[in-house]
Amino acid sequence: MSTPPARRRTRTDAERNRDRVLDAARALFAASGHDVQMSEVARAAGVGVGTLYRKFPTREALIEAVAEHRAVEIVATARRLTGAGDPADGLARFLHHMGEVLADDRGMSEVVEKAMGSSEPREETREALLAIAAELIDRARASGAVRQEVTTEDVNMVICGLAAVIRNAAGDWRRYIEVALDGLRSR
Amino acid sequence: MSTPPARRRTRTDAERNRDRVLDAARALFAASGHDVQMSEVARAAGVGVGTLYRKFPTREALIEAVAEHRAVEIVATARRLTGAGDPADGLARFLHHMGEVLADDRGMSEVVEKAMGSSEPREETREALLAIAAELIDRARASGAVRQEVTTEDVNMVICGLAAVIRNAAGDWRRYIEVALDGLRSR
DNA sequence: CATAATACGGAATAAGGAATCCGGATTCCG
DNA sequence: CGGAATCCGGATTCCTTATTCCGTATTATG
Repeated sequence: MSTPPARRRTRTDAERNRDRVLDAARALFAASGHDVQMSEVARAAGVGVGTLYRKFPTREALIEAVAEHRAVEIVATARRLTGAGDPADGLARFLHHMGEVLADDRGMSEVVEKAMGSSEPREETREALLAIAAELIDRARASGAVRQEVTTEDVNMVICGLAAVIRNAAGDWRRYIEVALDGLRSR
Repeated sequence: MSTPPARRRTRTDAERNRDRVLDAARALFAASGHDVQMSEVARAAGVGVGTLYRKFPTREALIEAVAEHRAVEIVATARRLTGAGDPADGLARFLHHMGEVLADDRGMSEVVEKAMGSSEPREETREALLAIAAELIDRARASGAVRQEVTTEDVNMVICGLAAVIRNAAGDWRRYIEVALDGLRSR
């Protein structure tokens, strides 16, 4: 009989480093998008690349982890919007919130543009985001604030466009949202 | 006194090769966007990379040349739209035409998304595209088909979004256009 | 503390691709 | 035709970056 492995607790410095990496990545991705070098992230985190890779075995994994974080925040806000307040402008508020987030996070705008687009297999959180958005849309439609024939897909396209507009600094994204909402609204 | 250089005519094969490269690039960029390797373009053109690079000294140059071509076509169509027909739906037709083009040319959708966005120094043709679009918008506004306060920038954002929607296969882009137009239209 | 178990840093490696170079064709001109 | 004058092909050079490796340094336990 072999004695059970009896794992040690994960080292505190390891944990600390993981947080540092995540923080650094968040900041860099937000500021410059995802085309940042791993070594740059490591440097910003005050850590060696080796360490970075032990925490996140792949560039993709890091991006994913960071995006996940933001997605959770967005979902939380969205839920708040579905819970309280006039269902008629829940959708409007959601779009504006989305805009605020994306405007401050280039990396996220890249992710959202793709996420709202492709119908690829999405992972949990992103799925949740889509779901909550769908609920907001349903409510808006039910309340008559939005036309009957508006679909979830319609709004997803609007969001995809919003992400692009913001990412390219195409103009005042709040106006974009207004136009889109007017297009969705009942006449 | 030295005799003047007396240039020869450019070789016919050289000219032919240039066309081949351009054609191949057009096809590849349209099908897969701009992340195609130079060697791939060369192969498709039935030419060595060396030749490709003599015609277009840089990847950027090639992309630019190809985009230029399409942009000219679009401008031509746009002019036709400003010339004849109900000024009220010239804008609508323009957007739909844009959609058709972008849907068949991924590379172009990438270019357009950026072009309608950043206010970077644009080169001639792209400038012309913006100008003609602006004219279409002015007419639509003048005819009352579009709200008074709609700006060129508003429409540019819509186009930027359109490009993103198409590039990401986010859904039925025709619906996106309808929503946007409804948002711009007078109530 | 002693020691095993973990984690660290960052040089080295691996790959992918753009751009260059040059010996060998082709084409033009008289 | 007979040389230039031009152009070709594609192996090769250069760079940029992600990812791996391993000798050291740190930390958790008893």
